[in-house]
Amino acid sequence: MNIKQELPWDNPRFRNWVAVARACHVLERTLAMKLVPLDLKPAQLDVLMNLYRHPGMSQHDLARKLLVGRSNVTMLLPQLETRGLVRREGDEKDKRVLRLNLTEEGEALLMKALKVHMALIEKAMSQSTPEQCDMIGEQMRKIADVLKEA
Amino acid sequence: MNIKQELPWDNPRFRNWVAVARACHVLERTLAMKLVPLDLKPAQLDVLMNLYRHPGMSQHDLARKLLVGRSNVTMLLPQLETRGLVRREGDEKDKRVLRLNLTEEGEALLMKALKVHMALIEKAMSQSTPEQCDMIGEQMRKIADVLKEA
DNA sequence: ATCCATTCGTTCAAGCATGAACATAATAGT
DNA sequence: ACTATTATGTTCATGCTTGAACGAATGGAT
Repeated sequence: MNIKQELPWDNPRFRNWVAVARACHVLERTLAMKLVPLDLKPAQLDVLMNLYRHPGMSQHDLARKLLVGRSNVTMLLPQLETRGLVRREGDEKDKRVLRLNLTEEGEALLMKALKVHMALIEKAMSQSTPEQCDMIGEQMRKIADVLKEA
Repeated sequence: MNIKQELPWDNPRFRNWVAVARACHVLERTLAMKLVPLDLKPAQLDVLMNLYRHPGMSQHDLARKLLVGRSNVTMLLPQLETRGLVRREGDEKDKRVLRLNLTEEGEALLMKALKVHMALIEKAMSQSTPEQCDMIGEQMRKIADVLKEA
């Protein structure tokens, strides 16, 4: 009864995925450090980015984009609203939903944060050729798709 | 004053990294779901995996391997110790360090969890050729290295 | 009209992770 | 031998995320 057959550490797919997870983890933590001067957390930056790209989206849509629970968005937004970065106003047609928009301040802070974020990603990905980079992105999108149906 | 010049969403590196982060996020959450029957969280599985590969390691070494703070390990281990999965005994030479080892039960549970983990990674990575998979791992290791010095 | 199911947002308690402050033990410098 | 520095692990307060339970609003079925 060889319970240890096919140990994952000998499996290339396993080892390589571990590398992916570690890289993500490290980059996330590095980003958090670099965002401290702007008093922003990575999760908050994600919110601003999504609101910039999809103005007027609802909290529910935002939660799905961020892959988090709806309650998380509820806890996250008041901080940004109090700081004057986000505006939240009820929809006329459907009184359940709140429409989210960036304020001018929110947009300005986002641009500063994006510079930091971009610089970090540039530094990380500059080691890959454009072809490698695109291939990685393509595979990762496939992975996300395949797992969403699991 | 074109504050919006070079928006990240037009940058392939940015877009592709976002895909990496999303894939990681989705796989992590999927793994958490699949581990529920074993009453294990991904973080706990990481602990068991590391103790299996590096028997007798200290909490400090474990924290570094996991890329988390030492206090996190302190909070994590008692649960596993109480469940009889991990054994923690003081080092004779250096009375500060605690040597960590898997129990038989811990090893048995690890093997079950690894089957789940492997199946998930297989499903995710099976869409890439072995060459693509290795290339991804290689690039990700470079990224982790480069960011550690930041 | 009226019920029923669904959707959106909120509240709350619980579990995790973090960093700072601390206690103890080891080590190096003098 | 004595002090100062470093290393290991713990404690504690804080903040983030989650999931379940809830209230309000909508839409559809009859």
